[in-house]
Amino acid sequence: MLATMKDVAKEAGVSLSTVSNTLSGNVRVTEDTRKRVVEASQRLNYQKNGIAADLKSKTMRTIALIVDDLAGPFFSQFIQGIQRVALDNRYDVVACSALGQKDSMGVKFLQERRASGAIVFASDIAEDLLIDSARRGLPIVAIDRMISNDHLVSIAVDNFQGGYLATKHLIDLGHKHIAYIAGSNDSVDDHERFLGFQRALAEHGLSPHFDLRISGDFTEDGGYRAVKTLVAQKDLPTAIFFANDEMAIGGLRALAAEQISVPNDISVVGFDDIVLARYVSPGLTTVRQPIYEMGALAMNILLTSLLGSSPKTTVHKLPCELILRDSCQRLTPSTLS
Amino acid sequence: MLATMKDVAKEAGVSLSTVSNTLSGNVRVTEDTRKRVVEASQRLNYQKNGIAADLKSKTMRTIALIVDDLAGPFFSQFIQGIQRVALDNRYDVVACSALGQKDSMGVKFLQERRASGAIVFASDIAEDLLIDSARRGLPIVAIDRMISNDHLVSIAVDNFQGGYLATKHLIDLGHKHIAYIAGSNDSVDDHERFLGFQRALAEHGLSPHFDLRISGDFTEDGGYRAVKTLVAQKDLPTAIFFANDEMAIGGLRALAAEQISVPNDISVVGFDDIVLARYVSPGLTTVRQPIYEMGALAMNILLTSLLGSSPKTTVHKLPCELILRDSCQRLTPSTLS
DNA sequence: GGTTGTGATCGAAACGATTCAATTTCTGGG
DNA sequence: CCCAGAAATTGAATCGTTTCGATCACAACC
Repeated sequence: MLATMKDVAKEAGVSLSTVSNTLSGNVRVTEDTRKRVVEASQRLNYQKNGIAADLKSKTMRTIALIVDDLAGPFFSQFIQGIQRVALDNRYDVVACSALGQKDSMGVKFLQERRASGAIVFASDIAEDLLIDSARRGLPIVAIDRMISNDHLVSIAVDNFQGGYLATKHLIDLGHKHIAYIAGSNDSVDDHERFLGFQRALAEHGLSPHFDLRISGDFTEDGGYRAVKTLVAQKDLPTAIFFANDEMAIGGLRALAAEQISVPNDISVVGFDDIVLARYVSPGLTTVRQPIYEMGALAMNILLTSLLGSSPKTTVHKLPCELILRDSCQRLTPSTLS
Repeated sequence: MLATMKDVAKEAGVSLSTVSNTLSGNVRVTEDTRKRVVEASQRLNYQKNGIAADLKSKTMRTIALIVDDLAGPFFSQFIQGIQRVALDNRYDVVACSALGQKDSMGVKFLQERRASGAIVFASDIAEDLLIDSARRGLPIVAIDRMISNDHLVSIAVDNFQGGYLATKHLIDLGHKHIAYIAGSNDSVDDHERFLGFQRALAEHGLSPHFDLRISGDFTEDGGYRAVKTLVAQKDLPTAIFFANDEMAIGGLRALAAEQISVPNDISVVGFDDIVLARYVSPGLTTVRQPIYEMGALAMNILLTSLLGSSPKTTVHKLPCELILRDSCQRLTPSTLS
């Protein structure tokens, strides 16, 4: 049905290897045969089979980017960082989702030698699988993990430092009653942010506004509900630190609904610096994760790993940055509670 | 270096085909040999080579999703529509960008039989290439184009209808002086939206507020500047229709800066319904493109095409939907200009 | 005990390219 | 005109699977 190189060879009256040489351009051929081959391939509608080529040459220059959700809020910046570096080094990137249980495309790439290396930003992928694939020789950079071995390097954001940063900022503005709205209980990220929060308070002889941590599921609605409960408990803090921006935005909505002015009555800090954070009103002060930088770094590490040198650092932690907008205010005597 | 099935066969003391049968699970084997094979493969750290498997079986159940920019504003919803359908039909999706000139991964997928089918949402890919690849037998669904042939189907949003819808809405609210802020001159989408705009006006005996079409490059800053020029010309319309949301949002910013109240003084409509449109203030009334639906439809069409039946419709047009928010208001006598 | 049937295992041929050593063709110098 | 050496071309092996017809083992049946 479909023409192969063999067919082209016959049609052009040359050998199979000459066709390969001509079409790949790796070996010099006479202008005359070149023309014959090209014409024959056009006549037959020949189309290269990249799969076969990859199988033989064993060097596909392809990086698999595996993510939970190709549609997530970070994905966009993250991949930009990767693409940039990959392109400069003539590597290709294919993105695939970890969605779909045990036989998602992501898993397939990890298990079936379909790529030269992988960058994994997917909590859905089991840690064992990563370790296993790496042990079998696939260079992997894992984002948001703390594991490493011979072919496996991790990159994570310093959530502790981020949490510390945000809290310190509020304290510097004079706040003493600060509430923390958590994401979920089983999230390490959340936990570390919380530890940073606690540390900053402790350093200034303060303690969290509430002992019980209210959780907002990392969702906008969750943030909304969390603030509503906070309000219902009557004992309002002067500042709230949300474990992510989505919740903070839900929180802002709830505060507006309760006629509580931000930042006059309450200061608010989020985490992540999602695009929306700039656009809500008031603009949300938040902690930016260096997502683009993470992508670029991940790709760079992978490249060195691909070149055979085993990296010295095995777990990288990237610092966060505080983004100041309009949702925080210096505490004035009138708002002291 | 790396163990192959052959090695496993030797280690387990069975034939190569038995290993294949065992591991693939397609053929029954004795529990005893199964155990022997599995253990041998673990001992040798065997890992399947998916490339070789694909080459032999010729049926990879992989769909290539080719986009200009994996980070674009639509991408997210679009891929959700695709994934959903693909997953239900046990197809895998890999996303790759058209970024990178002639030998981007996208082009590679189109030219080298690396996928069973492709969905292309990338203006960077030349039309010829699509037609050519389709002619060679690769089923393709192209988004935002108007081409078709044997294995090529196009899906596009009905920009004309969308433009009409938005304009009609403004007219129904009593507006007679409506300006159109264009995206770019060489965009077909833009042009069709403009035609819809004109048609709605014409049907009501109106003409555009300005003859000259101000262009805003489809960017937020462009929208900002466009409104500034509009204001500088002193002769303000009572409503503005922006060719996309980004520009509309820039426009809102400019209007706010000029102390012109939306929707009291001027009504504004955008196009696209990007996520941000909900969050700007006032909430942006806009025309929603059925992106998710487009993804799902694309995948469905591809599936039927993959099953061998050539589709009856070759170019699909999907209608837009008006999303009402707070940036439009019925024209009251006081705002008549 | 020989025949038949069934299920497990095996051998060998693909799949479609790349690659390298071997061979043929071409070139120019003596 | 012949020969050495370079350039172009060829043949054959290989990449790691899948697949299918052939073989083998074994139990059931008359």
